Amino acid sequence: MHPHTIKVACSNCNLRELCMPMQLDQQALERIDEVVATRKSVKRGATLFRSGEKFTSLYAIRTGFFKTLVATDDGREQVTGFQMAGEIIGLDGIVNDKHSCDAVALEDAEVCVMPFDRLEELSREVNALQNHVHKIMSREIVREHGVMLLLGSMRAEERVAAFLLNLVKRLHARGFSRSELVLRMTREEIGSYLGLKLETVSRTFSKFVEEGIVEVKQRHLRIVDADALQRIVNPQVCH
Amino acid sequence: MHPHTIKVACSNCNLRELCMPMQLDQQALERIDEVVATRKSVKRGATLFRSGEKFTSLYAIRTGFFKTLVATDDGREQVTGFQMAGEIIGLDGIVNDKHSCDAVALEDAEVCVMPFDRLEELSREVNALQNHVHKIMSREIVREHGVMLLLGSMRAEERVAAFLLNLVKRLHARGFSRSELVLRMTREEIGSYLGLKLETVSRTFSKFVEEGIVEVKQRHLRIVDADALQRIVNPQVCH
DNA sequence: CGCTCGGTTGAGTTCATTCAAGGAGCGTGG
DNA sequence: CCACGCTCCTTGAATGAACTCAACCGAGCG
Repeated sequence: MHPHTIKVACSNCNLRELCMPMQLDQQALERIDEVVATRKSVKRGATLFRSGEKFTSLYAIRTGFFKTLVATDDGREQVTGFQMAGEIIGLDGIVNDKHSCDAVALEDAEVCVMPFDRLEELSREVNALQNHVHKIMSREIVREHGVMLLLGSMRAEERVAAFLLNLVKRLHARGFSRSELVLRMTREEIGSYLGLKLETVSRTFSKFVEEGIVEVKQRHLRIVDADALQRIVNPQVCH
Repeated sequence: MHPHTIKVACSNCNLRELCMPMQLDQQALERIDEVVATRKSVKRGATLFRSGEKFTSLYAIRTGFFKTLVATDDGREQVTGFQMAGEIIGLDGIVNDKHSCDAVALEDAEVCVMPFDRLEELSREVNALQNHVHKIMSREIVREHGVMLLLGSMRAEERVAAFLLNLVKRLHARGFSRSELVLRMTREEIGSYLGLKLETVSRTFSKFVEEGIVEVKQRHLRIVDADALQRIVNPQVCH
């Protein structure tokens, strides 16, 4: 055995609460370890999977940051999400046994490869795992409902504000600051996700800076007035 | 036994290929029947479930037509989908054991109630059912990706064209005409789904009529030139 | 018959886009 | 070290697509 080999397993992974947040006894947890076949590292800019490729596995992000995107025949792209440590990608591939979107690493990343047939097999035996898989998929459906609401009925400022609040909330759940963040994606990628052009994203950031709501320096962003952002997303509710 | 009681079961349901499209032996199929606890009818305008209500079951639509929608605190609504016979609704409720959207019948409807705990139980024993549940959820995720693409990067005409083509395709899969359809929803509901105002939907219909692409009389719609619609959705691809 | 609801159409406005120019940061190589 | 080229970002001015507001119409219904 290689001296530097570290035992990597869900049962002692520090992302456990994020990626496998269920009440499991020790025995179940050790069985879960069987699901993660291998690790795989993905360099910044590289794709983990592409639309059309055969689907075999789900991927749990251990480190790094991804975007997923769908494309039309005529070359338009839509970023469908940004994913960070502890989140699962690849769910789109299950229906047709092939992926229907691309997953691209926005920074050097490492993922746990979970062969889906093994996941199905094990989740027949471990009830908590079965339920967890269902919850992960349902969560993704609910998340996308939120994006549809954003794309369908919000104005540019509201979209950007909602985006920032969502991002910082998820980062905070992972131990990062609740006010400072580094944007791992370009303005164009943000725009694609939010249904806006990159210039509009840039202008909106500038407007927020003018109003003292955020500070922006390159991709470093500090939320100065989170309440103001919240008010932009949720205009005053009538009581 | 009541003389008029009809044996209702998946194993002899004519929607089987839509709602449970898997290769099942007779034995498995009979076990599936156990999943459908009861039927429930929903009058036009009534809600099957509401955001915030406790989640207990998934619903397979037997007859009728639904819309699902999410709402913000400040009263904005976003229609997240239109569902017809053979489709499953309620998947949003799994994550948090409560529904996160409303399901409203757009015409008198009947649904099969499938208690989710029984579905989980049975899908541990019947592999094909397990896989089918996964595929249903994955399909919904992929569908929503498509809506995000539509909302994020298409112009009004493209959205309406894509909407019509999608609707007629699904109706045709259920044995209806591939050119004629009845819109069960208002212009406002279409607009909400497509991220447009009702006036824009109306104007776009009028434009399509002028161009001889469709005929519209109230909610009755005939697609005269499906290719033209397709070209609107997919502007000419460069070769 | 008159009412309501849903739909259409027109006129004017607005918000985001397009087009364009310029700047700032960063890695590479001289 | 600086120059260079590149990508990413910012900002301004003009444009345009969809929206708002408003009037009107027609079908369905009590």
